[in-house]
Amino acid sequence: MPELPEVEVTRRRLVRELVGKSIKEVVLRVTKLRLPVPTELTTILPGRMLHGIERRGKYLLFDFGTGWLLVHLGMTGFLRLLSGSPQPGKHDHLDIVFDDGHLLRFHDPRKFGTVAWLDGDPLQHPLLSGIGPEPLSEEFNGSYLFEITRNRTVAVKQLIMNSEVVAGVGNIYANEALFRARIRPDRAAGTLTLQECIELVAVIREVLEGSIKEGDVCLVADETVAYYPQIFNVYGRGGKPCPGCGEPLDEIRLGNRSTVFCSSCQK
DNA sequence: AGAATTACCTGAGCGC
DNA sequence: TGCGCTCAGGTAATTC
Repeated sequence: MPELPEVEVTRRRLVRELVGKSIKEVVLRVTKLRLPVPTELTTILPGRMLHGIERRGKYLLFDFGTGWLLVHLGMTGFLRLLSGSPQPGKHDHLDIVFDDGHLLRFHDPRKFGTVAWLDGDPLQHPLLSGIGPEPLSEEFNGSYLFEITRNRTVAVKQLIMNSEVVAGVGNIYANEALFRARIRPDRAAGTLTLQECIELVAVIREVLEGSIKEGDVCLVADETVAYYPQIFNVYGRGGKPCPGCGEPLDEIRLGNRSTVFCSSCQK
């Protein structure tokens, strides 16, 4: 599933290949995603030049000067960069054809993704206006996390997955960061000390940056924009030995999300 | 306000 | 082979 690192690596590759190019044609096959895809895209986009691509959390923001194309990959979505006009497959919902022959194809079996057109300041849009600080920015630091967790009873894992608290930390990285910080995911957020908040922020940054680097390396050898192999300490390893102490990892559900941790290493 | 729950969607995996 | 079931989960909306 695309998490923040995959989205960032996708962004970097698309910046290299597409910025400065203009759109020739848009083919919209399926509009029924989590939010309806505006059919006006097929008339709004042709002729416009792509000025740049930004990212906010897991949202990609394509800058067309006087408007922005917003893309969220949901759980199963991905963008493929192709050339020519290859036959679309099942779940290939949207094609954006550039005038240099490139084709950006949005594919999403589960249709949890989002494609929208934003006029004006994209950060004022309801989908983005309530999002918390970027996890890789200075704004997300130990003091911030300490303050925002005070008197909160919710489990710390659910708190760091809350996009109002910090942008783009999904289930995989939440599990992974808490393991590295040696903090139990079901601890009430308000019980975290300042030291623990400092440590948790540091490991969140570490795991995200590590995956971004790994993804950049994979991209060199990969012509398509897709996922890249990753190895996790805890995610998907419930019942298997803890990489730290060898004890079996616990698997519980928090907020209906699969949560894996080591009850002997994480306190 | 904060916490908990539900809706959205389909492929994969499983038992029978 | 195929049916029915459960699970996966980001985010917004809804309820408590």
